[in-house]
Amino acid sequence: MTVVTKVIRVVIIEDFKLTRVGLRCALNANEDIEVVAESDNAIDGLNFIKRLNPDVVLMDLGLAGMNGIEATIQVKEYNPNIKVIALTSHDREEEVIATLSSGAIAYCLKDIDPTKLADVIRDVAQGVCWLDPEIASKVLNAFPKQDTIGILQDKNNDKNRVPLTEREYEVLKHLVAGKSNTEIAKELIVSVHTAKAHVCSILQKMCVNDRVQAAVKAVKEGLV
Amino acid sequence: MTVVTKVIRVVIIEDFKLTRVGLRCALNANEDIEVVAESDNAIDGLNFIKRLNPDVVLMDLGLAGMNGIEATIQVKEYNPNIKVIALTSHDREEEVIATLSSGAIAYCLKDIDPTKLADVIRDVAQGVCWLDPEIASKVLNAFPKQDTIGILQDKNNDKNRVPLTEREYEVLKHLVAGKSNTEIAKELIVSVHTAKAHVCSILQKMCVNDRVQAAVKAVKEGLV
DNA sequence: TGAAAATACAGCCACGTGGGTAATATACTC
DNA sequence: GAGTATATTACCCACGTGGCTGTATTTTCA
Repeated sequence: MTVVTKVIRVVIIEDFKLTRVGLRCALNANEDIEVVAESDNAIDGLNFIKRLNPDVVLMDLGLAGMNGIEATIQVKEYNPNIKVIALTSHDREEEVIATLSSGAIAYCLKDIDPTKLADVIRDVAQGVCWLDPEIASKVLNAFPKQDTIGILQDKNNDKNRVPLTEREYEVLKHLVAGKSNTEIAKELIVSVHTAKAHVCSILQKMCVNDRVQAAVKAVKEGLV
Repeated sequence: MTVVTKVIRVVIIEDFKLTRVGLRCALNANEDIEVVAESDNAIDGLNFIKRLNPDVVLMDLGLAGMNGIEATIQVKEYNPNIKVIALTSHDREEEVIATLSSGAIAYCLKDIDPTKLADVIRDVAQGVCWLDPEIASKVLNAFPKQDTIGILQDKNNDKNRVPLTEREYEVLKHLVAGKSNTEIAKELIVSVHTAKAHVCSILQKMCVNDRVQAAVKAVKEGLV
C-alpha cells in the first residue's frame, strides 16, 4: 500500500476573529494541512470554496445571516466530495441531526484540542465520520432501538416477508406522503378503486390494520 | 487541562484466529492499550466482559451463533459505558444501521491500518463516534434530507412552532401506533369527542392535513 | 399452452376522519 | 379576581377508509 502524503487544503468559516486566528495558527503548524482561506460569513466562505475547491471546510454553525447548516447544504451541492466539519460551542440536539442531514461528516465542539482537530481533519479528508463524544450519544440514540430487533427478526424469518410489487411501492410512497386514495389515484392516473385495491394489498402484505401503521412501518424500515 | 494517560483495556471478540492474533499483536504494541481478553465467540466474550469490565470491545459482526449485533446489545445492557467497536469485512447497509442502533459507537472495516485502529480505540474510549469512510456515507444518507429543510424552516419562523401539550403528546403516541380515535379514547379513558379534539389540534399544530402525515412527521422528527 | 401473478376497474356498506362551532371545568398567571 | 391555556364533552356533515365480492386484461413463468 502506497501512502502519498498530500497536503489537505482547508477553508475556515467562523465569525469570531480570535477563534479563526487560533484555528489557522494551530492548523498551519501541521505540514500536511494548509488553511487556504478563511471567512467570517457564509457568503464569502462559499465564494472562496467555489474558487479554491478545498478538501475540507471547517464550518461554524453559529453564523449570523446564512447559518452553517444552510451553508453546508450549499457546499455539498456545489461539490459533494468536499468534507465539512461542523464546529460549534453548543450541542442542541435538533441542530446536531440537522447538521448531519445537511451533509457534514464530522462534528466538533470548539474546546477540542488543536492536535486532535488536525487528526480529525486528516481522518475526515479520507471520508471518516467523526463525532465529538458529547454529540455521539445523541446521534446514536436517534436510531430507534426497536428497529434493531426488527431487523434481527426480519433476518430470522424471511418467509413471513411478502415483497411489495413495484406498483405497490409507488402507492406506498404516496401513502407515506399523506395522500388520500383519491389523490393517489390522480397521481398514478388510475381509478380510485385501483388505488384502494393497492392500498388494501399493501396493508395485508405489511401485516398492518390501517394506512397510518403502514406509513410508520415504512418510514421506520426505510422502505421509502 | 490535565491529561492522565490511562491504559485502555480492550476485549477482542473475533472468530478468525489469525485476525485475532494480528489484532492482539498490533494493539499490545501500544503502551496505552492492553488486550485483556480475546474470544472466538460471543458467549465466552460476554463472560470475559462481565468479569473484566473493559473500556473497549472489538466486536466482529460475522460471528457464528449469537451474532455481533445481539452481543453488542448485551454488552450495552450490562454496562453502557463500555464502548463497542464493530469490526467487519463487509458493509451491508441494513447491518450498519442495526449495529449502530444496538449500541456500537464505531465501525471499522477489517482492512484498517493497525496504527489507525489504535487511534480509533483511543478516540472511542473517550466517547468519540468513528465511522469508516465506506460506512460513513451510508449512515449519513440515512438521515432524510427533507428533514433538514424542515428544521431550518421551523427555526426560521419559531412563531409557527406551537409545542404540543403533554396530553397531545400522549395522543400522538397512540396515533403513531396506528390507533383510531375510538381506540385512543379508550386508552386515555376519555370520550371519542375529546380524542378527536386532541387529534385536531395536533394536526393544526404540526401543520399537516391528516393523521398519516402527522405520524410520519412524528417518526421522522423523533417526537415519539 | 396453461396456471399464476399483477394490474385495473366496480359497487356496496359500516365505520372512521377532519372541519366547524360551542359549551364547561380546571388550573395557572399576572 | 380577570384573563389565558388546557382538557373535556357535544353535535353536524361531507368525505375518506377498509373489507368484501366481483370481473377483465396483461404479464410472467413453468
